[in-house]
Amino acid sequence: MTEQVMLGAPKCVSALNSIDDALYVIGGKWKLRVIATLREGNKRFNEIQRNINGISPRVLSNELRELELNGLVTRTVQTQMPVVVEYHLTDYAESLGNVLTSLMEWGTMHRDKIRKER
Amino acid sequence: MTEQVMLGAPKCVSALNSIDDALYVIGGKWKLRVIATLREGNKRFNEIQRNINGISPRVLSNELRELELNGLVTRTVQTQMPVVVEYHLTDYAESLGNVLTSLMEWGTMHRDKIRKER
DNA sequence: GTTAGTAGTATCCTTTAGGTTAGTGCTTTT
DNA sequence: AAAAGCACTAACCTAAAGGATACTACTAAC
Repeated sequence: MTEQVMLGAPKCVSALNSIDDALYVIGGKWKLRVIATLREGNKRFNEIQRNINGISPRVLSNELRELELNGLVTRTVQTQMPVVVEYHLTDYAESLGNVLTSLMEWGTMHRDKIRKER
Repeated sequence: MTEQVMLGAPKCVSALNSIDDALYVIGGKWKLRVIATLREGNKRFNEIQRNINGISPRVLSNELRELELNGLVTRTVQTQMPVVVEYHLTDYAESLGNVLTSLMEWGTMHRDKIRKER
């Protein structure tokens, strides 16, 4: 039995569920954009919004909350005056490296393939 | 410069687009289930529907069409009577191996992490 | 003291993915 | 001759994701 995903095997249901979980965490329209901006450095709420073209504060707020719940982002508040809220990528976010790399490679390859076909 | 996805780099936009493309192809509620059943062997429309619990013919039809457009599935028609329509995974579908493996590994790991945290 | 910025929340609206049900034109089985 | 299976499509509906806009409570700058 290799390292391959056994999509045809009897126990593949848990594999599919794991994939669904992963897709849920990084899926959605803005999750990866948020992660991408935070890779440039820690940022504050409005700073992120300005960096990502087209995202509304409501949606950004939701995205950040979910990323935080999944341990990919932390939110720190300095309670001096003025209050400064800052968002950071966690070390844990680095663990997405392989996933993002393989998605990017496949996506690039696939786009090329589709383009060439017509 | 490593093989890493440069989510913070200036040229990261194309990386993000590639990832979006990949997510679009395998995203959606049923795509991977369809691929999974077809891994068991070639199947006919109603056979696939019976194998995947809860999918309606309309949705299955859409999923199959998109998978076909992306070259992951082929549809063959034997025009003898009765007409037999069969769906197959293509060799190209194998190219998703890395993507699915890394998604599965990360998803499994992440689920564990989240479970342990409470 | 007015204007602008920060970090959001509240309310409402639109779009899209997906679900439900029925039906079509065909053939095979009983 | 009737019932059931095949491979779908059509028409309609619902729920969830996401978008638009306004507003709050606070501070800082001009």
